[in-house]
Amino acid sequence: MKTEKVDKRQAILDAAEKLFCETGYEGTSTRQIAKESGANMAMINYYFGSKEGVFVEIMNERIAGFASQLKIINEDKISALEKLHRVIEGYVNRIMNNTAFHKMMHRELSLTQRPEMYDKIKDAMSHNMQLIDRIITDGIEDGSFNKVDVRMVIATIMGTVTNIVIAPHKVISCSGFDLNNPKDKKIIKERAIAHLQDLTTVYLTTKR
Amino acid sequence: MKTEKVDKRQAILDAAEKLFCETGYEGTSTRQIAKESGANMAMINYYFGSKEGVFVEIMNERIAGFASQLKIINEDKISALEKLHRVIEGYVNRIMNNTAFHKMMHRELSLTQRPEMYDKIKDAMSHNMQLIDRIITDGIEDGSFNKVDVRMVIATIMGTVTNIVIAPHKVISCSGFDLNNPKDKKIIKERAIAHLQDLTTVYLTTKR
DNA sequence: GGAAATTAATCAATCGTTTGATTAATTTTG
DNA sequence: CAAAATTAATCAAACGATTGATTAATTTCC
Repeated sequence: MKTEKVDKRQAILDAAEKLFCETGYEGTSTRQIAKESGANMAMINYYFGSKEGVFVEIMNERIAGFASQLKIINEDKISALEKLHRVIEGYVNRIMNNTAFHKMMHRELSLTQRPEMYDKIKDAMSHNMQLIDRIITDGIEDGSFNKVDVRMVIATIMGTVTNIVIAPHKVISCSGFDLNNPKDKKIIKERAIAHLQDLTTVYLTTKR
Repeated sequence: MKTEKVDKRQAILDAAEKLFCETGYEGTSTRQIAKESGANMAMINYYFGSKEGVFVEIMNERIAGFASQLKIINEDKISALEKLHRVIEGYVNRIMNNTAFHKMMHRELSLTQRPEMYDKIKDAMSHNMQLIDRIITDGIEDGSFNKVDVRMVIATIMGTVTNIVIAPHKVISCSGFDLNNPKDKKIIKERAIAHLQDLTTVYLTTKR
């Protein structure tokens, strides 16, 4: 019985994240969150002050988790191309293992409202961006990469992944495919990685 | 005074589109729409039946406009690469001249809810998708293009543009850029077109 | 005069939040 | 150690405000 102690605080966060992902911030009511988490409505304000407080807390946790993940790659003593390939692999895996959250992030990013959240997401993303920028720029400077529009290449890499996550029907012609199905997701992930690695290799290293 | 006849119906559509783009569907109230359009609240239900009816009508109008725009390209007697380049130019221009709407579309697309809207948007997109698919596939079959993952290439083209629109700060190295500024937008548009055309040329036609 | 357009007023439902009270757990005190 | 005091967690109920929608009356226009 003592071991069965349920952490209501965490239950609220979990339920809220799930609901925010499914129905959006505005589309989710505090009553839904309470019901889904099994907590009383008042607990939401008791722990987080407000509905927005819950949202902010979710974002903070996720972003903190993201930040610590890719840092190591850039320190390895490998070629720029190899670094880029590893980043692509890590990026695709991370995004596609958290598709619902990634969708929510982009949804909030596309809203003019809630500037606090906008800035938070922006900062988190620009971190990944700078990492990729550094790798490509280094590759150009040491002569192993062609001179390209670096920022546009980054938009291509990130945009491709986001596009697959948000509009999977574009990639998957065959019906019955489901990104929630682990088996199907694995296939898509590998296709995405293979495509982006092939694309960047050809585009960045082909002599012309 | 007679000449000053204001079309309330259209005023409602305009106001609603503006507000939906800015604050999302759930985040926009019918009272806001009424106030912004200068119409009485009841007029919304009088003309469109419901709030969702307004949304559906906006989507239908836009989608109809989109559908008639790119059809001609595929009929020209030009090379596959040239066709693709024209499609890219048209696609970038169209999206970036309607950034707010495009954001809203993606926002709604990323919601599990409102399946009616999801299908509508999906259908509208799949038209563009099939057009590009046809061009690339033809190019592969006549030997002018390499064998590639066609759907992934499409995801790359569309995803790149969406990424630029939704997260402009990511693409622009020099801060202070603003997609609402026509001068800046023109520059970004040209960069995007140049990048995507260059990228596809190299990736699809480089012998290897 | 009659159909279409427009209005103010109102509806029940739901929103996020707050309240006062109660229980459970912890700390303080004698 | 145990009684008292304090804090933390939880609850049902209700708050005022806002939601999308509807009514019925009025105005506009042909």
